[in-house]
Amino acid sequence: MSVTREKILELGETLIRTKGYNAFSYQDISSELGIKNAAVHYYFPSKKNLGTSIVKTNIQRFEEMVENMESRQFDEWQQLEALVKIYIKSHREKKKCVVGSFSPDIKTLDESTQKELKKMVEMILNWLAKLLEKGRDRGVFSFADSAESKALVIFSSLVASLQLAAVLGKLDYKSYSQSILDDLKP
Amino acid sequence: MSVTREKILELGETLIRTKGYNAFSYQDISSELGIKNAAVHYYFPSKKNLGTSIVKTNIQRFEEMVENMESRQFDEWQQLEALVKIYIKSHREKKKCVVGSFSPDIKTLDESTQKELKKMVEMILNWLAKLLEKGRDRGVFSFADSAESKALVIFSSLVASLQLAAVLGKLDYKSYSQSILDDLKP
DNA sequence: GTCTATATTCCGATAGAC
DNA sequence: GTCTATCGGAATATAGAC
Repeated sequence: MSVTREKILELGETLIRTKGYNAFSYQDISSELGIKNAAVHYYFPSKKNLGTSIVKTNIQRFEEMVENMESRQFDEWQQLEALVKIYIKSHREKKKCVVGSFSPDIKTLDESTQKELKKMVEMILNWLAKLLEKGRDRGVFSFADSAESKALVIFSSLVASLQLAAVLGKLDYKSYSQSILDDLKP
Repeated sequence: MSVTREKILELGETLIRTKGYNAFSYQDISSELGIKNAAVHYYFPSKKNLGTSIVKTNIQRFEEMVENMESRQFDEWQQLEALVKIYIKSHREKKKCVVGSFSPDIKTLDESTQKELKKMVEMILNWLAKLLEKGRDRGVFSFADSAESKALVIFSSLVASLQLAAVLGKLDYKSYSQSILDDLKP
């Protein structure tokens, strides 16, 4: 795959995760990469294409992470911590997550982007619910609700915390994310 | 205060909570209200003014709600339920909340809008943390973390759940919000 | 693959009449 | 207060040369 294409994908994701989908333009990308507007359109004919491709890339990244954790036989705590670490890293880089960046704009997105985003959220929630269920069965997690509800609460907390952190400016993210984990201890 | 001004404020808020700040235009407002572009600019010279005014209105609304609950001597559970009910209503109306709508776009907002939004988030979190603390002291709430952490987890869950609900299309919001409350039961 | 050049549309905003 | 008319600018997108 083309290097320029990859750079556009990466920068596009960064822009969406810092400014938002409806706030960034192809000019932002071309000027930053030192190329012209038309070159960006060569790889991604429309902004919709770019948006959808970015979500698809993230789906793939998530799938690879899950496969990787399974092959390395991560236990339930290690897997959950891996998810939380993604958010700690995002916070350190002053970025929101892909889901939290696209979600508020969902109504304004292309149909295919909406579809992929939905797929991504369902994928994460299903994986998380199963993980919580397994962990509870093995006695390493403790929680009262259904695994599906708990997965939704945990994921929501992670998504919105990055948004609130950006608003508040300062937030002790480490101890906040730790409290989410502590909450599951038996 | 002018009726038109109030209508613009109300519709502006709805547009922000459905499409997002950077996706709606003054045309959306003028066409819907049957007035002209210039009329909207008469009340709110710039989009920044409108954005800031909408946040300020919501701050005022929140303050009035808190005062009202105090004068009616709501107990801790009633107050928490009142907050949750706002989110249940938002979900029913297929809207996000003001905080969740502005937050992802924070970087692109006018400085005064950013300031007001920060004020609003701090206000809600402080109120919620104090409420949780009081409730725990009185033995009606039970949770392990600090009240500040718990307030952040609960508020984040509410904010992001509206965003995820919009992405997923269908979500049992009643039982979800109930699980947030159940989690606090002694 | 990247460029120049341009088409089109829309947006935020303002001047000035009524 | 609301209108008509319009400006300047920016954004998405395309045609065609190199």
